[in-house]
Amino acid sequence: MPDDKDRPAPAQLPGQPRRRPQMVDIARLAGVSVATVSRALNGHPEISIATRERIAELARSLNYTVNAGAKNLRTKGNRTVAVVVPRDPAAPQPISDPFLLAMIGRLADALTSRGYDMLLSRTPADQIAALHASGTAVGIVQLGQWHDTGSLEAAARAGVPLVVWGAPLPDIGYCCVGCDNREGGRLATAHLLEQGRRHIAFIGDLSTPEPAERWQGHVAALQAAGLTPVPALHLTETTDLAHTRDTVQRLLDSGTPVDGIVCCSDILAIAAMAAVRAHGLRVPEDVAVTGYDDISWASHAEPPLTTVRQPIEPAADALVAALMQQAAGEVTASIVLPVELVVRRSSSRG
Amino acid sequence: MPDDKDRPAPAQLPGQPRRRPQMVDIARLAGVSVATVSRALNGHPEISIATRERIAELARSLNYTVNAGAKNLRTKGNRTVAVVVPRDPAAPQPISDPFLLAMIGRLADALTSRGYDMLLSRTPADQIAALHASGTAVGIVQLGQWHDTGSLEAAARAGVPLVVWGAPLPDIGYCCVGCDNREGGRLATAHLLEQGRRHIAFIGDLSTPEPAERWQGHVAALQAAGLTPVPALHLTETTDLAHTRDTVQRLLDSGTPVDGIVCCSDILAIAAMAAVRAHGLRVPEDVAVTGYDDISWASHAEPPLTTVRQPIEPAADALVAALMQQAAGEVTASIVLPVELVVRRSSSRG
DNA sequence: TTGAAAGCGCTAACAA
DNA sequence: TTGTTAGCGCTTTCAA
Repeated sequence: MPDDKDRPAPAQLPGQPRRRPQMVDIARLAGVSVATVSRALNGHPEISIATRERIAELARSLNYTVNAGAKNLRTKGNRTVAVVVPRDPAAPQPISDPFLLAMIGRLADALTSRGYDMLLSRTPADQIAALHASGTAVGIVQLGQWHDTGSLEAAARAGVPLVVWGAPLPDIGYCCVGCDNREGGRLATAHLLEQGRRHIAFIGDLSTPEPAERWQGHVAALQAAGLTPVPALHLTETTDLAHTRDTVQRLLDSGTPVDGIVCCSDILAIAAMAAVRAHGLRVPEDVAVTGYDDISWASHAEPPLTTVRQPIEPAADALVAALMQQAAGEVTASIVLPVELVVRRSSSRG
Repeated sequence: MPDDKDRPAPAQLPGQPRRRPQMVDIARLAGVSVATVSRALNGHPEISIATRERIAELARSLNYTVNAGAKNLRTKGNRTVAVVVPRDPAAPQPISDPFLLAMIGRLADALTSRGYDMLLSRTPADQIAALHASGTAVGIVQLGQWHDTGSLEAAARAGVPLVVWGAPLPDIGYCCVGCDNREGGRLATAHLLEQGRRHIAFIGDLSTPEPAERWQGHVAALQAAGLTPVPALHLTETTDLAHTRDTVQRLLDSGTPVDGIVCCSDILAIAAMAAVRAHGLRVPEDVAVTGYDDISWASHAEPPLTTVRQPIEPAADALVAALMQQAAGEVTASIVLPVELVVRRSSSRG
């Protein structure tokens, strides 16, 4: 006797929650077979209205819900998508980027409205394939490419439905949905140049792809104005808000002329503005600042922040749509969404 | 296209993903039974090192991962927790509250580190029991009580492991983890009174429990100072940032004296400060403002925001710990975490 | 219209 | 140390 089904069940031992009802219980009570219950609950047309309603009522009164795991096993179905924000086990950091968090919220809605469950996972990139191989998720949305494009390529090649939020790099072997970073960097810098700024700093870590592309746009805009980037004006130390603030402080202290700062996120911009003020300078009169993302409070900052808006809701929809296509067996091309410069007071003397 | 049909299928027809390997495949290749594979993969001690490694290697090379659904079905195991932010189907709103989003990020970490998957769900409160009944999740963390305490009580009574982020209401039939809202409201108001403010507005919607408790603390502090709340100074219209801004504007326009504003969230405070400035008044000189939550940018706001900190990481840990206890059959009492007033420039002339 | 029975991919009791 | 076998809760032929 392999399984212990004959063991007398304790009535209601505390700590032994009552067994959840299952189909066989409904069947017994309704005086029909489990097959009939299954058909009734799944709305098969051959079941008579009477029995169908009797069964539905029974299920309701017992708080019965079909076991999703067993159903999936049998039908090979799956209605779960994993949204992955990789966590580096060597340097674990909580998810704190407001843009990413807002994206997570939007993805939850986009997936819910399509009838999917969303698994929020912190699996490192080299293990995402297992989420699919184990049947946990039909597909994966990864937020950010970070430094591990190799694992992403491998997963995609192995047939894992996968869409990545990030810049579509040339010759990349997986589907990306991202914004036009080069244009974003160009727009911000060109705008500051139009405002008469000539000593423009850039804050962003070029070791990740998106800031690197924005930097290219930044340089292009400078060159179009006959300028070249000044190494001292490129700040890559952006681990956290306090750190960024220090870095900007040091730049201002160094005496290097600065009259504008292009930041790769709105939170970096907030830290930069705080540093500028701490230095006794005014935003935008002395130093103009631009952010990136247009997160919700950017327009309520003081001064309201000029920023490059990444359209978060269309992005979330595009990510989910592409993933659904892949799950249906189609091959999807990467998508580049347009960005938009939102001019507010942090950058314009007017 | 006459020949199309008979052409031999390409190795990797798009739309026909190759069948995922399963245990029987490994067994066949290794020349052993599936039981042996199962034991090897699960680290049973009785399997010889040699076969165990051979099997592990085989599994790796085939990208095989044990099917989680089948395993759960057999073992009655489940390593998924649902985190629910209810969505009102009548008035669907995306998750945009930064505090809630930050909490979601922290919960993801807390659950991951305990070896659980996190399902982020927007199920309405009256359906959360199904997440458990269907075996989708071992338990539920709901963020916010909103207006549906009845459904929560029903779920808890039905034996669903459930922990709610929110104020433990008296005689409530489920486990809450929340902060001391009454004390939070009291601290903020008492602080403004100490600063010499006498006309203190309060922004918060009393139809939800947490702001209601903060209001009690607010009133208590006023009374301790010999004051009584002025109805005109209580603003409940807090649907979004722009709306809040308008409401505060109208209050200032009305001529009602105001020299302090206690807000039930940091984003409300940001909107309030913007309104004050738009009215030509200064923060904190003319109007002192306090927020609630201490989200990450509160200290970088201009002026930096005085706020009541809710300890988000301990809260996430407490939510998860309580849920684990319940899943283990224990009964858990509600937990009230202490709050802390963080004084910054938005409230103090100094 | 309904029931009997097989089997989804896996684990574990029992036997060898 | 390994294989045989039953069965987790469900859906779906096939037969009645």
